[in-house]
Amino acid sequence: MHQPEHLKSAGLKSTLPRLKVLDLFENSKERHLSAEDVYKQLLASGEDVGLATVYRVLTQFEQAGLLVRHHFEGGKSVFELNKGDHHDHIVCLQCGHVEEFHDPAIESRQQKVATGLGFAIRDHSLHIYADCTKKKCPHKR
Amino acid sequence: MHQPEHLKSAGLKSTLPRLKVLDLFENSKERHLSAEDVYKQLLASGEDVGLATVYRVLTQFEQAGLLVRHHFEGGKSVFELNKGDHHDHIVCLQCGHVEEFHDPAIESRQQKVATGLGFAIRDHSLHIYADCTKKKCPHKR
DNA sequence: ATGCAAATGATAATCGTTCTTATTTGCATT
DNA sequence: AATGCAAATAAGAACGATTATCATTTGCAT
Repeated sequence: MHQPEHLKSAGLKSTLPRLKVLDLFENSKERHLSAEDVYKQLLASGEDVGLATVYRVLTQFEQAGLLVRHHFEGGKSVFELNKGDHHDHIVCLQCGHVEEFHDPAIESRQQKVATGLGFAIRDHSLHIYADCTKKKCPHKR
Repeated sequence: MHQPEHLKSAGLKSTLPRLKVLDLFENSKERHLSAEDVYKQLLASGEDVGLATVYRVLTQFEQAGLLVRHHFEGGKSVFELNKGDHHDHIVCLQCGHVEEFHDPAIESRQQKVATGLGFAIRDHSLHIYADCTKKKCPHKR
C-alpha cells in the first residue's frame, strides 16, 4: 500500500474516498473513467461515497497531476491515470473502448503549423473516432 | 437570395427562423458560433426567435450537412458553415478566436496509425489550444 | 381562401457538473 | 487513548447547456 504517500506528496489528506477513487483507477479494467463511472463502480463495490465528492476528488487529482482529464464527444469528462507520457486517443464507435497512441511525426507537424500561424501551443487533443475492423469488436464493455 | 433553395434541397421547409440562422452564419464576422451566440445575435438584430428553435435548427442544419458541429473545451457545441473541406482548429486561449488549418502530413499519419491499430476512421478532431505570440492578441472578441 | 402537416415559442425537464452547508473525519497535540 | 480543529464529506440545491413537451402558428399545396 503506497497510495497514502501518493496523496501526501500531492498535498492531499489521505481520506477514505480519495483512497477508494485512486484504488479504482489503479485496478479498473478500463483506463478511462467518467465521474459517473467512478461513482457507480464505487457504489457497486459497496463503498458509500457521494457523487459530489467524486467530482471534487477527480478535479483535485487532476490538479495534483495524478489524473488527466479528456473531453471526448458527448460532453462528459473522462479521466485516466497520469503515466507522465502524452498520447492521443482512438475511440471505438462500437463499444466505446479507448485506445492510446503516440506519433512523433504528428506532434512535430503540429508544432510547425502552430508556430507558422503565430501561436504557442499550450495544450492539444487529437481524437479519432473509428470502427474496429475485426469481425467482432474485441473490446467488450 | 439563394437560401430557400439551400433549405429545399436539404429537405427543410423554408421558414423565417431557418433563413435568419443561415443568413447569420453567412454574414457573421466569426465563422464559429454557439447556439447562445446565434440566439443573442438574432435577438440583438431585433429578430424574435426562441432559443429552443435555435437549437433545433442548428441540429437540423448539421444533419442536413449545411453546418459542422465542433466540441471545443468548455463543453458547449460550436457550429460553422460546411465548406466541404476538412480542417482542424487552433483555439486562441486569450480571446477564443478559432483559426483553421489543414495539414496533409498529419492527416496521412492519422490514417496510418489507425489502420495499424485495426481501426477504420469515421471522424476525428484535432484541437490545438494556444497563446497568440504577437504582443497584442489581434483577435478581439 | 382553406386545410393540415410541419415548425415554432414558451416553458418544463434533463444531464452533467458545481455550490452550499451542516456534519463528520483525519490527524496533530495533549 | 482523549481532545480540538481545520479540512473533507454527503446530501441536496443550484447551475448552464441542451432536449422534450405541447399548444399555437406558419408554410405551402390544394
